[in-house]
Amino acid sequence: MKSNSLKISEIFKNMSFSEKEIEIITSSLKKTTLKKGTILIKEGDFVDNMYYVESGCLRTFHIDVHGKEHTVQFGIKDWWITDYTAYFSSEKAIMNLEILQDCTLYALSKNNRELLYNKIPQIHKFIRIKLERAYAAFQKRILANLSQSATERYLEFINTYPDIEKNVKNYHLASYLGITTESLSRIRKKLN
Amino acid sequence: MKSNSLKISEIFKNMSFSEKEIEIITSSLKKTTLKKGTILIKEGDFVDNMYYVESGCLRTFHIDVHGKEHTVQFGIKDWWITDYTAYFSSEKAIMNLEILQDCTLYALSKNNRELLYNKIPQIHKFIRIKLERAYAAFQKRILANLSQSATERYLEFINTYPDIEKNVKNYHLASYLGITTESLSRIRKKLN
DNA sequence: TTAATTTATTACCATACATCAATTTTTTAT
DNA sequence: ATAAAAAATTGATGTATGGTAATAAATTAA
Repeated sequence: MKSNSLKISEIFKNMSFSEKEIEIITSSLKKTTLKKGTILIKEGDFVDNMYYVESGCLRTFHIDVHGKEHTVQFGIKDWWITDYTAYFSSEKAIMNLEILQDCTLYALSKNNRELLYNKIPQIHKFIRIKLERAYAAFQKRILANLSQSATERYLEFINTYPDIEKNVKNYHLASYLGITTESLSRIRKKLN
Repeated sequence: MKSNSLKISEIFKNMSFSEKEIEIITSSLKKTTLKKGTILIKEGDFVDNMYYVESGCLRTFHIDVHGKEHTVQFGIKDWWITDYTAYFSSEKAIMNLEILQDCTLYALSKNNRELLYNKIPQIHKFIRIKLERAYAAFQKRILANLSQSATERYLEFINTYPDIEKNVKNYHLASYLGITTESLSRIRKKLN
């Protein structure tokens, strides 16, 4: 229990909770470990959980009408990830969530999230701030996609997320940057 | 005062407030009317307000290193708009906010937002849900940019936001879709 | 209403990135 | 350790969209 409380303080950084609150939080979060290659959410699923990443690497991706994959988000230590659109709106997932490197995750279900909001109102603010940041990050990415060349986007990516590149396949990254693996290969070659 | 209360109920749809709460909200929102062409936020500004759009049309856009404009968001009736990144993080704006058609807006300052959160906690949830939706919309746009051709993006846009196209210049829309005005012109020609 | 200015269109050519196919390298499984 | 499978690289060629410039249309101002 002590060790679990420590994790909680890591997940909810900069917040202080009473003993009782920590217990509530602990029992709302379900720890799971998952093997590389696992598909945790599949298109069409109902999505009941968002996941805090303690360790490992994963991604959400969408398969378009031509069968091409598009990586929407990567997740590494300390990030929250899920198909947010499905999670928030209670619609079926349009995304897949794939484990890229063995993961330890903490799952927070919709019910438990509501429960936390009600029992520990300060969490409301915590999640809101997380969302605000995610929103800002998305906005930045839209701008990058609109204004930068593939090479510029690649450089910015490896600069911003140096820990991710090592853990993902070439084509995971390419499909995040909006180019083909071949193009990414050529970009890398040119940069050497 | 009565007419103002009506507005409030429009802004905070599906929420019910006491007389006193309505008074608090009314005094937190500042109504302004602005003429077409006005630049309400300029790159480098500190951003103290987010704006609810009662009427009119506006956009946020970024100017990249090559001097090219990129429209990040349009705003029409019933939307909230600002440079969210600057507003949330208290950093200088990287965006400009431009009035495209005469607008009536309600400004909510950061201080007043905090005040509302504290005095009327249910607003917390209201804003959170707004953010969740905005987040989902952004995600959808990233996917569209990754997986669709310019023509497909154009068609989806005019389908999703039929009211916006009429109010904006060709190059506003082009810079939103990530193409040049010339390309948009050609796309439209082909579609006829 | 006319002139001035802004915006949209069109043509021609350039380029970034895609596609296809073959080959090499790396990873995984036995 | 070796074979099999998956991933990455490379070359040749195609295509969507960009850039430039000239013209036409629409909007604004006088």
